[in-house]
Amino acid sequence: MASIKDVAAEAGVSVATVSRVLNGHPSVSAQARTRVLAAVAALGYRPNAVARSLRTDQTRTLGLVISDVLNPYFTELARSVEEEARALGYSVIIGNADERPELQDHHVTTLLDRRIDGLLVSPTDGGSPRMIEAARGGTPMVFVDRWIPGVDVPVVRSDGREAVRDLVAHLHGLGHRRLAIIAGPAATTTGRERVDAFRAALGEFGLPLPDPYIGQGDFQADSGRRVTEGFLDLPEPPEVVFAADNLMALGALDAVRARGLRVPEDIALAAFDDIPWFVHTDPPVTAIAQPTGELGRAAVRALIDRIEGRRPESVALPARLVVRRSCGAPGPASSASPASSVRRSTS
Amino acid sequence: MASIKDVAAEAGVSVATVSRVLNGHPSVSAQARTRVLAAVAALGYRPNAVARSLRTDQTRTLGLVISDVLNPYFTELARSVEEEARALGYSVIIGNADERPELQDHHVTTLLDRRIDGLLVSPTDGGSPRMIEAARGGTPMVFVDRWIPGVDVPVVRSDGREAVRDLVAHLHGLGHRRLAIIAGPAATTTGRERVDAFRAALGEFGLPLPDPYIGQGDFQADSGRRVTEGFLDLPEPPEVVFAADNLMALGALDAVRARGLRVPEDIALAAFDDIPWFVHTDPPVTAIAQPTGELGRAAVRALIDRIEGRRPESVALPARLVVRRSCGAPGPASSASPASSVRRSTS
DNA sequence: ATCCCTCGTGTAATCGATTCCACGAGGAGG
DNA sequence: CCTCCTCGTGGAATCGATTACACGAGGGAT
Repeated sequence: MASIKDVAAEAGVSVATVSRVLNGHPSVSAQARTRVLAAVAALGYRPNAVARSLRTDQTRTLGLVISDVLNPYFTELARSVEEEARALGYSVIIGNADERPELQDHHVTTLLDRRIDGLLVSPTDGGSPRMIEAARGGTPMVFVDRWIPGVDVPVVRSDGREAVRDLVAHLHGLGHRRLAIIAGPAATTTGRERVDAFRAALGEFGLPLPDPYIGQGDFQADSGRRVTEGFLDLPEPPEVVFAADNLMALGALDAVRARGLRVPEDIALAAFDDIPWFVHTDPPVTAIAQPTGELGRAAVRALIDRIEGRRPESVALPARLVVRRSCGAPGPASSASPASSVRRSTS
Repeated sequence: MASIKDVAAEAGVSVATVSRVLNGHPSVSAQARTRVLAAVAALGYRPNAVARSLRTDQTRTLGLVISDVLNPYFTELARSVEEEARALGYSVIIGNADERPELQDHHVTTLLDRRIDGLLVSPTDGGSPRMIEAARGGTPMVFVDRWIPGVDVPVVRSDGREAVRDLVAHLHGLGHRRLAIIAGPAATTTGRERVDAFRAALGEFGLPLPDPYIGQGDFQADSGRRVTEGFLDLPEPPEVVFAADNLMALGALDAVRARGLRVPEDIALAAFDDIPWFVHTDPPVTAIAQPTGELGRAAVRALIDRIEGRRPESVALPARLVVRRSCGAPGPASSASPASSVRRSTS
């Protein structure tokens, strides 16, 4: 592959001049510029990004470590992150942690080894030593969705408190009194916060949240299945199950169906995170929608602010309730366009 | 950040010795090794992958350019690719083309600029100049899922011909005679092949595939919606719609529902690509399942073979039909576990 | 005792860019 | 006419690693 030296030789100038032309440096004669450009075209030359990075000490690359790519929420997040980054002249390398702390650490390490300019993380756990060290180590960093308390890193997330309150009001209005939740891992902020918000909202309506109604999940479908089975085996099963993410809702749906029960007649279901498929499940699932795309874009902007030496503030964008039929509400009349109440993937 | 020089100074040896220790070179005394290792630990030193790549001319990184991350099929593919690559000591950088040729070219270019060791591509189009040039340019390359005819690059894909035949047999057995297809872009191999396979299978059963029953989609949900509306507006609408990917099936579902019609009573639906959500849609969707994980792993192995100078063969793995209720079949008894007939995401 | 190998180590070249500094040519000003 | 600037240019250092080569010490064979 042609290098800058080949171009210099072909154009009959020094490598310094070639570099200047390529980087738009002003003091290059028109004649030299023309010849360099011609040589570049003739050789099909493209600068070696590796060499350039070594010299300039910047890669124009962002790392994104997410908890689980198979989760449509994170897929969409990743997509919007890449989009915004590209618009601002950066590339993105994605590391998928699969909700496994050691895999997360592996990715953080490889990303740092590659000298990415900044790191966007949605931590899988409460803060591994590796992660803390990275945060303190001076790499520009921003947390997105989930965060680790006690580290001085800006957070871009969505605030679901209000929407959860709306959900509980909706459920209460429908006459439901025994509400259960499939929680995310206690090690994650989103795992804890959603339970807290749920409990607080229940409190407002004078409803309890007994321990047996708090099932411990791990944000994966299987755990939703398992926890839901546990709920159904209770002497007094809940009337509603609220899954703290969309995958566990899928698992819950599996479990309910496997028992030959129906949603919402036998048990109601709601989920945190809205996805296009929820419109078409049987029944359509009531969910709390996060402004995912906005979150991703804001996170990138915050990270680039950090990289460029500014000190961005944390951001919390409100989530909102999208009512469908899985809790027993009539929902939007099914003869009208039911699709109007849901976000579609921005294709 | 500490460099190899700092380590050398700390350990009281030369950088050459440090390098040798780090790379497991045999001729280093035990004493020197110990001191280097101690210095590495003391400084928290990690080799700079950028510098290393420049010198060794290899990045131990693979590029993966896929057509659309938001498509669960490709998400799963990307996931299995990364997994296998990691197991073999490589990292993966994903480029999402969003079904846009110019975006695909952008990613190919950036990836090549970064001097990735090999490129895995699922081309969005029939072969842009950029792509052809990359293939000829000596970069080890493998096509996955889709490919470009006429370039000498191994292909790892799934063969759906047999499964499509099974589907048509299934539909024919159910009494359906007017079958339509929402095709993918003619510029893609999968776009064409699925139509061809469908037409051939129909032929075996003496069924026609009239032009109005071939709708032109682009693998995105919106096009599925649009095409389905067209079908429904036909003087004689089809009895079955076969969507060439899962997103267009989602769009079809949207369109049918927006008309207040029901699947399968008013119109049947089947899709190419199976995804976990198809179990829980209303109704569960009959689909052709590709061995996605296997595809991703095989593609990585083929690419690494190429990188290491071997000449891997193309691979075609069979897809298979998964019958559910969207075509009117009774399907597996709904009181039994309906989940047993479908793949789940391997969490 | 001499010679030769092997082993451990260091010096320095190298990868492909960027960029500081020096230098010569040419124009402007005194 | 001389001096001083500016402008365009090239030489060479540099980033952080790897690795060819040279070299000295030590051990075994003769």
